[in-house]
Amino acid sequence: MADNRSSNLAEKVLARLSAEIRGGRLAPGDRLPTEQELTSTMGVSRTVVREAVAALRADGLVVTRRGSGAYVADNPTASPFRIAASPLGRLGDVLNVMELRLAVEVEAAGFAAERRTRRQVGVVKAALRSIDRALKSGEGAVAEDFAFHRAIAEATGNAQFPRFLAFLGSHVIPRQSVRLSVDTPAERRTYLERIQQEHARIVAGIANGDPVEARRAMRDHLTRSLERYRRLAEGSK
Amino acid sequence: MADNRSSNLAEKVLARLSAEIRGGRLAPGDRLPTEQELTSTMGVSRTVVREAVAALRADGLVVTRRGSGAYVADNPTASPFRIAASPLGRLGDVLNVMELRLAVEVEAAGFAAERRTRRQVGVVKAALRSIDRALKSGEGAVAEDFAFHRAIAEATGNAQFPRFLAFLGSHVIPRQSVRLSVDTPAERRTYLERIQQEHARIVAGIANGDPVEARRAMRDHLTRSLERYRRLAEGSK
DNA sequence: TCTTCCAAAGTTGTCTGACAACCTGCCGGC
DNA sequence: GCCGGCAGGTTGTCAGACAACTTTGGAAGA
Repeated sequence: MADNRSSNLAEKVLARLSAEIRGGRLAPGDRLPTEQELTSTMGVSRTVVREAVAALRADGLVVTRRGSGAYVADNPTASPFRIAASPLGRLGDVLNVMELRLAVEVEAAGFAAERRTRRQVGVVKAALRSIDRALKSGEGAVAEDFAFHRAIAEATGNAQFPRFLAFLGSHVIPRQSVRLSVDTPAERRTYLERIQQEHARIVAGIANGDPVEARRAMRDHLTRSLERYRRLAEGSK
Repeated sequence: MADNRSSNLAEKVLARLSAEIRGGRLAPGDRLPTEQELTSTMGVSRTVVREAVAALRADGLVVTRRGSGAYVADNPTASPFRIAASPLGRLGDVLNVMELRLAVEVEAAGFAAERRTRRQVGVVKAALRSIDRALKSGEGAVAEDFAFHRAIAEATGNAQFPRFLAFLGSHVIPRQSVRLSVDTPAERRTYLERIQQEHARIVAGIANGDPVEARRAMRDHLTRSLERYRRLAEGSK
């Protein structure tokens, strides 16, 4: 079940306070609600509130003064986006990150179809051929696959897409190799050929300037990938 | 050294553990001492230990597993995702971030339509009514609007969505107030009513369990928002 | 009236004890 | 040998208490 997001109460409080600070409702120098107010309004114990505040302090978003209160730091600057990913984390965490990746890539395919230049389409197609070459020589083509997706993200003309994709990749990609190793060679070949068909459909949508089709193809592709991973998660449990 | 007048016991424990991890004495995957061991060896209460571990978790250095223990993360030096924080950044940068937000929110609406619980739908609807109330009393409803979008992200059941949205919000939200101030009251009223219609369509899609419609409604909503912002960018150039 | 001081209330920091939720490994029955 | 359940260990959460410190208001004195 992917619904187990209630694993940590402190994280909820943390997310809420963090959002209020980053959203600007709590300005630098403002005082946070007291621990007692937070316990009553959020319905949690003081222990939970204190852990959330400790995390905020570790992130540099707030400073606390004993006897006075907790205050928003002067510079709640671009405190970064992190993903608590680890080999010991739950498989559900990986699935959650993969869903985020799906969201970004689907829309990236759409933007790419709307704005692609001739040169960018060439890069995407070259990446597709590069995967083909790797497969024919019996390689895993993990790096080539990643390059293909990055080429699409770059074809959006929005640098944030490839940047974010690269960030997510560092948390998701290492797992993919696991799956390949458990299949038989025959299964693996069928699987990889199907992947290439899905890739080709994405490329066609982008090259034809059809954002709806490009998005649909990318969504299908990544949804299947998610499903495969989800089944693996169930199987290895 | 570091043991100078740090008025905070938790910070001492944090510094010690952090040094052991970064120094390599605790390798990735290793299990930390249990909370009870730490309380006795460091001579502090469990409260202090837990706050220190919460800070380590916020830093991404450790992950905890209930019933098992706390473990050093696989990649303690994983570089987080940052968005080039140019305080007076160009409007184009904001547009790029808004497109990333669009991607995440469109898919979030889809997942929310697929997985929403009755309670979550209630929260989303309540957020919509909250915007209504704010508008009728002549407020800007910026905070309520953000809460509405966050409620949808939470209805996905995937905690990464609200987390990422909160992160992006810090880079986009502050600008929105600019636009409202340049419209005449009449224009503003028309605009806000239209926004609410778009919101209602999104809610309907989610409540009906129709992910395609939910995504389309959210995409229309955010695309229009992007277009408005883009026109503003051109006009003020 | 103005200043100074102090007491009380409020707030964070820390300790203690308890129970719930969950994981792990052992042990006995089969 | 295999399997299931049970007991112990571990983190997550709650509740109450006291210590350390800040803030604020008013009383006392000039």
